[in-house]
Amino acid sequence: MVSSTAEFTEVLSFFKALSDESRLKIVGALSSEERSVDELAGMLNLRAPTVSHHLARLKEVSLVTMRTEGTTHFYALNVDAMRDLSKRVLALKTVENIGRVVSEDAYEQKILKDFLVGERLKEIPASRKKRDVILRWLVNFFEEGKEYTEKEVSAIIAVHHPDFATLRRELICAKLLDRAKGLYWRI
Amino acid sequence: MVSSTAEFTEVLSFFKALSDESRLKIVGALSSEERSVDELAGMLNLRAPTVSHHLARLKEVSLVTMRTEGTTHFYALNVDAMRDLSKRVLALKTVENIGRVVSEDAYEQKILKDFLVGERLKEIPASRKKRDVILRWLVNFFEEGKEYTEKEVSAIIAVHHPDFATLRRELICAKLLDRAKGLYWRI
DNA sequence: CATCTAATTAGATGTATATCAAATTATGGC
DNA sequence: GCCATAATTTGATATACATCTAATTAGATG
Repeated sequence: MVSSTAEFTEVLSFFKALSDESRLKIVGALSSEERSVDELAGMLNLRAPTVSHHLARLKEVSLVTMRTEGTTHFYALNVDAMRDLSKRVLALKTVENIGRVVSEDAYEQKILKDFLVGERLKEIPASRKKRDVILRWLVNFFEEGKEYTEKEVSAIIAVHHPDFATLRRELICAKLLDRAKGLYWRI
Repeated sequence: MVSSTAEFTEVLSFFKALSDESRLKIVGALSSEERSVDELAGMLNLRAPTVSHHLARLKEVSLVTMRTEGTTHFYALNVDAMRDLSKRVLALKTVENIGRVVSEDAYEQKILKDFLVGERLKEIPASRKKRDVILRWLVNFFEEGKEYTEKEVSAIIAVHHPDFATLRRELICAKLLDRAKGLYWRI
């Protein structure tokens, strides 16, 4: 089991390696046969150091291998690595794992930081998404399994914001609180 | 039948689109559900314009779609396009096609070498294929967005070959130059 | 050993682009 | 119609890196 972030950097390196015109051409040129640096430079109309640089980058991610013959270096496409990497990188599961790297938590933290001063709500967010974050925070001030009168609910909310009526209604609407016969409870 | 070079640029764009840390994270974040620009900005700890920019790039290559709700724009991963592109990129045939792009390039180099002495054209190639290579080289002596009189066009061509009339007509025919009311410009 | 060639490394330069702040556009609520 | 919010556009800046030349390394050859 590889960590999500390790997988992320691997996938990113793969894309970076192939996201350059010259490198992609090199990979194409090597798909049929191994070639020397000089030969590739001729085909791509680039100087040798440039090609050398690109080959080094491709080698870093194991996409090519090198074989020395005298002073000549023959590079070949690592077909197995190519197939393995692309298969793994392009798998849907991988994309989902990347999602894990980006924590939703970060977003919620930011909202709370933006709208709270201590435990006091500066204002009620206008956007539904942000309001939901605040409401999920707010509902934590109610014990699970306990029933409250409307007066108690309002009092608890009022600690955090004067407009308890709106917030009480929103909590119901967001299905975080439920109500029957004048009594409220957490869902 | 798609041309090799068209396929090449498509594959390259795909890799370029995913070769940035932020964009890769965005794709990951969208793998589970659609999200607003603001939300993504919060999750990635970036400003909204930056995220907007990245989403535009992802949209260019059809990797995401957008849905408007009030002033909020919800972006979603285009799973079909993602799978489609991945499958194609994965195919071995694609890599081989890329190889063909390189040879085409090399081919063009050879033509130019064969028909040019310095910047002077030895003769106008008889075969269409070779003539096209020469014409694409020739049109580079015209600035993009600038308009030329017929006299100017002829003068520029004459620097490279005496038969400017034929070449001027060929440039129009190859849709490399366009003309109206006696003025010429690059397409 | 001197020299030639192939490749790499080092250093310089230019271009592409990721990012942000400020300005602008678009929409919804009052 | 005015204000607030979300998004985009614009313009500026800064960083990454593709490419080149020059210098260096390493093997082959006379």
